[in-house]
Amino acid sequence: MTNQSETTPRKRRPQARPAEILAAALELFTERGFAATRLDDVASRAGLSKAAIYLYFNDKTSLLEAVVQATVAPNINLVAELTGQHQGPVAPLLRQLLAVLAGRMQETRLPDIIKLVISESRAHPEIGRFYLDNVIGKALPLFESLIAKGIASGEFRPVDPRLTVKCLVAPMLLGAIWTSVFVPIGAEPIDIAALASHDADLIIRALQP
Amino acid sequence: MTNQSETTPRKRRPQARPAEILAAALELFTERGFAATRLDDVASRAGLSKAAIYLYFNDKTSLLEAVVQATVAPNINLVAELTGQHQGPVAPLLRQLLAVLAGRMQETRLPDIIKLVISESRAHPEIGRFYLDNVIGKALPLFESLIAKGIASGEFRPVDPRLTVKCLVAPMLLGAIWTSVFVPIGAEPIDIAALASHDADLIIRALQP
DNA sequence: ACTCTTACTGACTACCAGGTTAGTTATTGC
DNA sequence: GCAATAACTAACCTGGTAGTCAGTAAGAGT
Repeated sequence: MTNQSETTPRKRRPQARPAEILAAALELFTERGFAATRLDDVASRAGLSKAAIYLYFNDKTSLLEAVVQATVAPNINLVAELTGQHQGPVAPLLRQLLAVLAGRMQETRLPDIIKLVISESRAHPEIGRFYLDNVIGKALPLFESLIAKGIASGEFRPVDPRLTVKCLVAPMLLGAIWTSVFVPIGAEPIDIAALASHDADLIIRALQP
Repeated sequence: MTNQSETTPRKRRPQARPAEILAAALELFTERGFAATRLDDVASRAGLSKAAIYLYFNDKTSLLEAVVQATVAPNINLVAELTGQHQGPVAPLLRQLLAVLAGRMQETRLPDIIKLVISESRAHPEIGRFYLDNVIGKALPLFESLIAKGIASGEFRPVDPRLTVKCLVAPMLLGAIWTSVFVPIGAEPIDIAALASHDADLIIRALQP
């Protein structure tokens, strides 16, 4: 891209530009969808011209990739961190993980990003693959190992961890899609935190030996 | 393809035309997405010219609406029919309903249609609303009433039917999205029938008094 | 045979948005 | 002050596609 070497104290205007563009793109992509968003609109919302966007991003697709990465990245290690040094019974941790996830769903644009990934991954497989590798591919095995641990310790009865994890996280996906797709066209909002709590209750009870 | 005029006289075509166009559109929309599908491609796959499509459909959006309706319609009354004259314990019916749903997910294009609805409902709210009114708005209350019936009869412990139903059906949504979004970019397929069965096991066990 | 209607098409237009380029302004080093 | 350069823009080019329309060939009616 542009060659701003390490030793450049002379910056007229901030390197905040890329972040500003990303913020504008995030808003518009989630509001109108990727295809329906014009780069001119992103530019004007970010306070510069379309051509300037091309100083920071290669093309429209790169911009989408950057938006997804920037939004998803902070959440990637969330599960891993909370899981990290945990010991003792698994059930409370599962509850906590779902609660945190639900919080993110309600406080951030995560539902819209998930919708964006679903919508665009056919036309832009790199985005789908990024999400698959970095979110799904990390979160699901972690949940699986927790369930397996619970089974090993006798806390849970023996079940297929793979299928169980999908049943456990599916309501969060449903919440995301409900929020990003159906609420904007008139459906009543879901209390995702309540859903997460209820979900955890059900699954943990179902796993009792 | 080119020589159909011999085997199929011009006179007989018109009745079959709309269905042929819909079939072609269904394939292409689900393969490439709505925006990326050119009407010329739909036309050539259906064996006629783009202009002919406009004899049967008002515009591209109408075509999408018709595709969604035609695919979803056969499934709409599915739940209602099976539920209709049922009596006795609710649990087996829940199992059966999920099994049938899973079957549809694996045998039909339903996952792709769901993805299409999710993707396009921002740009075409009528489609989202159609799905909301005719599928979600009918299926969820029916499931809810079943859960409520189970609670009333003492078969289930008292829970919030609304939240419970969402936890019950969410894995089917997950299966649909997995199949339509992530399998095409390299993820391993899910056995949705097994997921449905496991899901039913978990929830029913969790609802035991 | 000779119209009339139906079913359809080729060629065209209008338009839109992604991407490029040549040029302008602001800032910094010297 | 003066070049060099970074930050930015207006205007253009381009490809592509939804939608239109005048025209044509195949049966139907008489």
